[in-house]
Amino acid sequence: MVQTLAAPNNQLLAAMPTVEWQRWMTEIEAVDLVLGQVLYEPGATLSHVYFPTTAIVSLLYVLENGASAEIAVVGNEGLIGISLFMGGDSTPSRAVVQSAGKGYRLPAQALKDEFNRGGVVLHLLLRYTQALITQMSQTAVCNRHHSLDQQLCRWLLLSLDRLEGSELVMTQELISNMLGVRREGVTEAALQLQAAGLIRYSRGRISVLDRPGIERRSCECYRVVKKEYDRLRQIPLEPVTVAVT
Amino acid sequence: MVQTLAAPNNQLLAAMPTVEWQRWMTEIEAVDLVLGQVLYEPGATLSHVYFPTTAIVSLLYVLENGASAEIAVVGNEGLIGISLFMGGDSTPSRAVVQSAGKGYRLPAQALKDEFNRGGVVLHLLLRYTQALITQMSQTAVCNRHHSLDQQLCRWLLLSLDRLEGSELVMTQELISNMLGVRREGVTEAALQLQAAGLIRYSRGRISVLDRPGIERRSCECYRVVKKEYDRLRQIPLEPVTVAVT
DNA sequence: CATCCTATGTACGCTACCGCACATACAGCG
DNA sequence: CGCTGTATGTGCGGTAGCGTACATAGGATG
Repeated sequence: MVQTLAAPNNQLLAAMPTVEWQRWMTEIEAVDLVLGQVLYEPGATLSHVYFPTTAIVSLLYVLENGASAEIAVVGNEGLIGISLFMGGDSTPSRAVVQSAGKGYRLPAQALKDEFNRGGVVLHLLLRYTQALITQMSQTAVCNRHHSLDQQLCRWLLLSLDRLEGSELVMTQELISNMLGVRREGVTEAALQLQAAGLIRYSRGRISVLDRPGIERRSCECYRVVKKEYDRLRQIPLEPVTVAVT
Repeated sequence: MVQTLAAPNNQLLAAMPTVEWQRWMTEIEAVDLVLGQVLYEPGATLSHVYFPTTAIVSLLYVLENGASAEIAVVGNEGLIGISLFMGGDSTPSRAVVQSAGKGYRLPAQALKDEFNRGGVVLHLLLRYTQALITQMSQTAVCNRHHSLDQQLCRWLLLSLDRLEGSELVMTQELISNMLGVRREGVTEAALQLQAAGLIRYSRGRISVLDRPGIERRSCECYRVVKKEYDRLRQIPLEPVTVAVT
């Protein structure tokens, strides 16, 4: 069942059954996702869904006064554009490429069609959506209760999990936008991590030297989300029960 | 299509087509939801889904250290137990009755069966889920950027929308748990609202005297969520496209 | 090599909220 | 009517993060 023709290293695509995957083959398209690229704006109806492979995308919320906060991160474990199959077509949030890389995109209609077939793909996408919901919820609680240092660690770990290697290209300014804090706050927190020998920082490049150390400094939020993603991934997809109404 | 036999005043039930509704008639059951009742615990597989009519339920997240925060509120516009059809069966959060009242409950399997039929009900539930996601996202941002006063106003409005009348039974202690702040903080904020003539407070009873005034004090988060719920409610449900794979 | 731009570091007063400790006060009950 | 428990009000020191202003410093570019 988990058979791949072109072995895309996006987990959702990889988990698609052969038949369904073949239906997409002609429509799916490899794309480069460049840093800062906006995949969708609040309220805009999406023309495509994106499946990152090496890129990372942030779901970001921008307030009226310009302040922002990240709601969730999406990497090769997921897709951008759940509102298409959830039925709303748009969301009030924005999707921005946080780390450049590659991915695939598929026309919105192709996704909807496949989803409406009601088979394995439907369950696969919904299961992922639930994982995303968990991440959003946890972000809400984390914003309420945890310190900037803890949140920075959580954020680093979430990003690391979606990248190869242990270096991420990211200015403190950008991180502060994601976390919804002052840039200076990120500077201070990063300095502490550096002083503790956990990371090395230089002009938009962060090397994580001691990942276990970061995990220890992070709040529980990272662990909870990770665990839930893993749990959901392992649940077998429901057998297809199609009934004509 | 929006035909009701027993006219349940839960919006999701009310929006169900007659045929589907009839299938549930024998299994659905009216229940009293008492203050503080826990509808599900983190990680527990749900036996039923709940459709509040006059009750309000909080989706609450409790941290390891006992601190808590509300992720979303559910009233007669929604249901408790989306993880059942999303495929995860459980979530890391907890559902607690925040305001006593009535509702319906349906065995988990009946919901799953209907969902898997892939008809209007599927789209109805998913559309609601997207609204819920919006509320969660907005909560995350609100937690990050808005003051306690603004959040209290938002919270009051969300609750009011789900109640008849303008009085809510709720101690400051409970509100503080929902908002994830100190009880004293709620006291101070409530005193200000009272001094401004917007509410009247007495031992667990809040009367909202000037709703427009509260709306003016609230952050944009309330409006955004409200607007998105309304928008989603109005989208026509997708035509049923059942295809046998 | 000098310049400029962007990224990072530092400092300082300010505010919202926390944690804690206690004071009041309503409401039901014996 | 007094007791008691829960709900609310108040005060105070502590602190994390904000807003602002400015200092440094790597790296690209001429």
